[in-house]
Amino acid sequence: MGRAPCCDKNNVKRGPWSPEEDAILKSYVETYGTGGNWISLPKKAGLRRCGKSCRLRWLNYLRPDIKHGGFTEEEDEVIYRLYNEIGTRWSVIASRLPGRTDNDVKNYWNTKLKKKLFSSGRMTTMMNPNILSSNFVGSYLTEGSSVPVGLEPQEVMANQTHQFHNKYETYAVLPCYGRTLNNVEQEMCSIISSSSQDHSFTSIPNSSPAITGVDSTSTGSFGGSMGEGGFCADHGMQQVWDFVNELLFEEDETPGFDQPSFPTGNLQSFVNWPMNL
DNA sequence: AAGCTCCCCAACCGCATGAAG
DNA sequence: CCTTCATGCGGTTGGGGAGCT
Repeated sequence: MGRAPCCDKNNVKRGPWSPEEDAILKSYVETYGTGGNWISLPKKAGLRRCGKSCRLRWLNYLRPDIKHGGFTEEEDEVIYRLYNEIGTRWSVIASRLPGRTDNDVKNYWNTKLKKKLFSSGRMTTMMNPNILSSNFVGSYLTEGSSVPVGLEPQEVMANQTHQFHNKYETYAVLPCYGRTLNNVEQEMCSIISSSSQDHSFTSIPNSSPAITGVDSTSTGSFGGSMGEGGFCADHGMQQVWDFVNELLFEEDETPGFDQPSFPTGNLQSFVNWPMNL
């Protein structure tokens, strides 16, 4: 059951906008502004349209600063990078591309850029859409773990006790603010394998035998690096946090994004940390 | 030329959020 | 607090143009 419709669908025109309607809306908004109320705007402007439809038409097409036409290579790069970092938050991605709307970026990604990246080999798998809206990148389980294997992100998030143990160490689901597993893994691997950088994390094991990634296309090295014999076992949670923080959050300029700080206290607070987002 | 398929993108839909009363 | 409602957002749809047979 959705909420009630915002207008009487029987009495409003739907479908493509005519040039006359465009002219009326454009003229009205340029003269009077929106008045902060799209719902009442069509009536005032003399349009038989839903306020939502007017808003969309203005924002996506009529606004004077809209950039029409093809995307540049530079814009492609920005979209690709941000998609890997934050997933399908099209409005955030569009905010980094002057003159582009979220609808534009979304359509462009779905119809062209995705294919282009596949054919060029830059993307080889599609990410699990579940991960793109979640606030962490994945979980790591060892044999004998107390957590069931194969939890979906929302299930793990709903389970406040996603902490588990093996004979060496206590592990936690790692929160990463919607970054994708692929993204984190790639960044970690590239930094770790770079001899020019000393991140003090050198003992990356082979793939662990019982890793569950929420993104099934990407499990081994990330889970392994975070698990037994990897970061957690060798360095403790504070150092893991420092590393992740450096990788993921240091230069994040997303509007409204607050640089998180390591939760003080014990491991449990770390485990619980992302849940208040 | 006609019919069909594919692709693009404008527009719609329903849900989440937050402000206002 | 609770309810209502406008706005913003991401997912989805479908009309129509382009290209192919």
